[in-house]
Amino acid sequence: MKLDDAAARLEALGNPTRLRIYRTLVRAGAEGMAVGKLQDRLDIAASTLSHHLKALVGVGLVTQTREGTTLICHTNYEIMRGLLEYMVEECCAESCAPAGIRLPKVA
Amino acid sequence: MKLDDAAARLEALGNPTRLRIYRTLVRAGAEGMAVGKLQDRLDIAASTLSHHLKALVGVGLVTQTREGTTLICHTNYEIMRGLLEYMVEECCAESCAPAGIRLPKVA
DNA sequence: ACGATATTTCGAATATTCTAGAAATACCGT
DNA sequence: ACGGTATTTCTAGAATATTCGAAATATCGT
Repeated sequence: MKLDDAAARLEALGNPTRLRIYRTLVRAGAEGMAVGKLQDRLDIAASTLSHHLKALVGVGLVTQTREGTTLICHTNYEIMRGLLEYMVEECCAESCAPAGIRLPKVA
Repeated sequence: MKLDDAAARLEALGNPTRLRIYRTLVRAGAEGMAVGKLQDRLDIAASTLSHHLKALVGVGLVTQTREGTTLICHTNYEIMRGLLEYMVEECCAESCAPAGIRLPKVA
């Protein structure tokens, strides 16, 4: 992952509203969560939610699949994993390693 | 770590210039790097660098120790580790875990 | 106290972000 | 095709971010 991509993804997560959105989607698990349900859950204006979702989708952290008239949102684990990898490898170096942070390779 | 703190730290890292600064400081290792050397290295205006450093210091990701007339900047590993922990625990859940991401406890 | 070097604060221009209401679009069931 | 529900786009205002030059402050050595 390039620095600019990492920065864009960190920026996307670096807003309390968007971090809440992302966290809620993670907790929704594999089935994801519809935009409407997210709106009920987070109690924000539909247009605001759409705006923030667009930002998260734009950097690849969230994907959407349409199911009839509702849009289901999912977190993209690979992107998040890549971001964590970047942070550990590029921004921790021998710094976090002694602290015990490891990102084992996936089999 | 609270969501708002995590968001503030992610936002601090979510700017290409600040991410470059942080990454450079990480690579500088335990001895850290003076503001002036950072400026030479990154080739940005002193006032701009100072502005961004303030943001990083403000969220605890960077600390500074004065040594005569020069200011040495260090990354704060504990804060970064806390942030990574937050991301893995709150924003990965059972999502990144199967992908192999682990943050073992420090002994 | 002075001069030199290091860094921050101030001021300002430009750009971007955040929020949300209103209008528009998308999709389904009938 | 129509009506209803779901979501996005448009628009706009207020707030915040980014950048950098100029001026101010801090620290040291003499």
